[in-house]
Amino acid sequence: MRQRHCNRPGGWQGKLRGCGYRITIGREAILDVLTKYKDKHLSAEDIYLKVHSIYSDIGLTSVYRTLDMLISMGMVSKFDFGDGRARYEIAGEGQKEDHHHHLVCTICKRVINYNDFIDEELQLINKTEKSLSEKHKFEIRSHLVQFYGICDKCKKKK
Amino acid sequence: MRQRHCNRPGGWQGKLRGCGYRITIGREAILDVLTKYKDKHLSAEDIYLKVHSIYSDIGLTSVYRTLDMLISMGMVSKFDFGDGRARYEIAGEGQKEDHHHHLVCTICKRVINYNDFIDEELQLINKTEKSLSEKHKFEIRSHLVQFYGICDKCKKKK
DNA sequence: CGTTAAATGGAAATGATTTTCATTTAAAAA
DNA sequence: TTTTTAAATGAAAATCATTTCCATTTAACG
Ligand SMILES: [Mn+2]
Ligand SMILES: [Mn+2]
Ligand SMILES: [Zn+2]
Ligand SMILES: [Zn+2]
Repeated sequence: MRQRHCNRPGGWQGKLRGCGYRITIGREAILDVLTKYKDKHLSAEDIYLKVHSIYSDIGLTSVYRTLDMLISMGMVSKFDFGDGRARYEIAGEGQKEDHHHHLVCTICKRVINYNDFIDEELQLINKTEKSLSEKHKFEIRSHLVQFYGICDKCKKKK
Repeated sequence: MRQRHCNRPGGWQGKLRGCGYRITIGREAILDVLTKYKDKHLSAEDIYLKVHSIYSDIGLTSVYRTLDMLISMGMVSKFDFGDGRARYEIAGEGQKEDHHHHLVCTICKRVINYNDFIDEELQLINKTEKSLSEKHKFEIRSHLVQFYGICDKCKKKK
């Protein structure tokens, strides 16, 4: 049985409408996949393949277009982990539970989400944001924090 | 008169030799450019053009190869500011004076270096690094902190 | 100098992302 | 419901930063 999204205003449909975008099967399917794999880091092609298996009319071009749209609305975040393809992740609403940063293996490109010290980090980030905003007259919208190194498995291989 | 690099062991020449690499005119010229423009964020082609104007035998391929080599040695850092091309910056030795993070305009892609709160940031980063290293058996080598937003000029244009 | 593996440049290949354009479709109007 | 219309779409082609290939050159060492 197919899981349906709620239709409350404020759901994803309301958000799209509010920005003047139309509701389409492709867009719903892409959001479904992003939600289902919310702690993974899917590439555009990953998303295309997963959507394609349940809705074979989707095109890769539309995946890219939809992702750009969702990013511009702040509903999706785009990352570069150094393997030559962008990665996408749905941006959780409640910035408490979902917000996390990344640990990236520079060899195998594996990515770990982490939450440790997130309160302290966010506190410092807020302080920095405020100060930098004023000093450089810069309107800060988001931040990126990533650690790079060598993961357990890759270390053992050497 | 041409500015010469020092030959003290510990200089860039010693570092390359220590890693089994040869000293070449191209490599010297690339390091010269990276040093001269140390607070800019040059693309591979930017570097190629600047080197080419003083040493026209250089090829773009060698610029890419040399940058990869320098990155693997930790002498250069590579960044993605979202404009479709990688940016390179020489990595200062003394992590006090030179270490900085970035403020990136998502519209015009302008990048500002900042140092504010760097001590506090580094302190928290060290703490996080230590904890994450243990928890995930991950050997952390470096970190990335960037703020994204809209710069002064782009804000005025709207 | 002569030897040799590393380094190089140019051309071609690669591959993720973007553009183009003819067709389809969501949604508002009638 | 039917009509209307601009937004959305897919397929193919284009783009373009980066990588690969390979024949030639060169740094380093004796
Ligand atoms: Mn994540
Ligand atoms: Mn910088
Ligand atoms: Zn790894
Ligand atoms: Zn700007």
